[in-house]
Amino acid sequence: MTAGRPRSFDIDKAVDIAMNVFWRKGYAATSMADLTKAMGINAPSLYAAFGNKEGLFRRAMDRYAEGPAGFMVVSMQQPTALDVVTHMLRAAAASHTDPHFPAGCFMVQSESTVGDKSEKLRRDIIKQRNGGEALLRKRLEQAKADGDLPAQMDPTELARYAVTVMYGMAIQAANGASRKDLDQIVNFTLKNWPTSAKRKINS
Amino acid sequence: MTAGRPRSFDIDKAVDIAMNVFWRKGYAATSMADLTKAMGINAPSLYAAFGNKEGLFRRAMDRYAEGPAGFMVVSMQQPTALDVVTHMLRAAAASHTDPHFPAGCFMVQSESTVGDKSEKLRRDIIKQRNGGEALLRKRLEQAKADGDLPAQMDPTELARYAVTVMYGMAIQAANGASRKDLDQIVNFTLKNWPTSAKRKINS
DNA sequence: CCATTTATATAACGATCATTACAAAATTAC
DNA sequence: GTAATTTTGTAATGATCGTTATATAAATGG
Repeated sequence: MTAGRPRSFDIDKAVDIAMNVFWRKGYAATSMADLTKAMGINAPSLYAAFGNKEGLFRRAMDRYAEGPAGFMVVSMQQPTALDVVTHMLRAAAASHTDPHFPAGCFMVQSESTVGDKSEKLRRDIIKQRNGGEALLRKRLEQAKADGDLPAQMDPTELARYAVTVMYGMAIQAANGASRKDLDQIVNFTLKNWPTSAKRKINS
Repeated sequence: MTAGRPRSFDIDKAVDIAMNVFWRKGYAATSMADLTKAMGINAPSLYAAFGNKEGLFRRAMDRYAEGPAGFMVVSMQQPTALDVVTHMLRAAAASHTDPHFPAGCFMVQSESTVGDKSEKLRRDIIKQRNGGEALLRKRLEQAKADGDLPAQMDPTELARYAVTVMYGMAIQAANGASRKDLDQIVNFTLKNWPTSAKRKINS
């Protein structure tokens, strides 16, 4: 193995904690002292492991994509277009109100908290969000190629609409909406989903 | 009139400028130096006029409600339930992409930028947002009493859904969506609006 | 057992933070 | 014209910001 004194903390758990703190307070309002205190380590250990504040935040972003936002990738694997959207919105409702995390969506909340000190970070957060919409759009294009979507339906339009509702649900969660409230929004959205290939919408 | 040296700056213009700075940078990332520089005044003048940073932000909130978000009150005065929602979403699309202001919605953006230094301010921002939904809900309840909404439609559900789409549009605008993009979302939403009293949906 | 390597804890760095003393300037009241 | 009042510009307050220099502790390699 490599020589040197072994690291005294679990780096993955540290990132988990940092994600929670950033999520709750926002990027600019989170101080390095907040982070080191919550993570139970000293500043030099943090800088050695993550470079700087922005580096740690980027690790938290990755962690969010794999954890609370992991449903995006899973949803795309559903068999039909409607199943994909249904799974995505239901999973978002659950994730946005998961009691293990702050209410809402880390990506939706974070962008506005960066300020203008790191414009590149802000752009990368937006890039990540738009990546989610692109994922759904491509899946719906696939559905159309499979004959799973009526010819007049535009995958771009559908994806943009569905993601917009998902964004809005994140704000609703931040406003204090419950899982039940969000499920109601999902049901309402699906009830009026404009596809002839409509299935049952009960959970 | 009252004695004393006259104020050398326009207080309404100062609030306008502060709103723009807060909107663009977020609450925590905006420094008093940022504000005084943009407003063209010195710190003591700012504190004499607005109390402190939070006081100035609250003035900016009020300014936003009367200005860029003034369409909310106007929309409620439309004759039918569908007209109300149509007007609201179209006006939101215009406001969220108004080139005179940062992209998106000041209220949607701001809440997450406050941090935890002023929990009361955060709650008041959320209160303001929920106030918009309450406004629409009451208008739709009125519509139902007027026989303008089918009996099976729930005003609470309808209002929550419409406001959720509006929130989502604010995030889309922050992501870089154009007025045209948002109008497409509005058209899509109205096209599937679940009321038998549907009218023409072209702009 | 000693050299090397990496992580640790303590303490400090200059910069910036929100806020305010202080005194000069500019107005009204009488 | 002088007293009272309010705003102004300058400069400073202590606190906190993100980051790092330094020295010690704990591991491996030979």
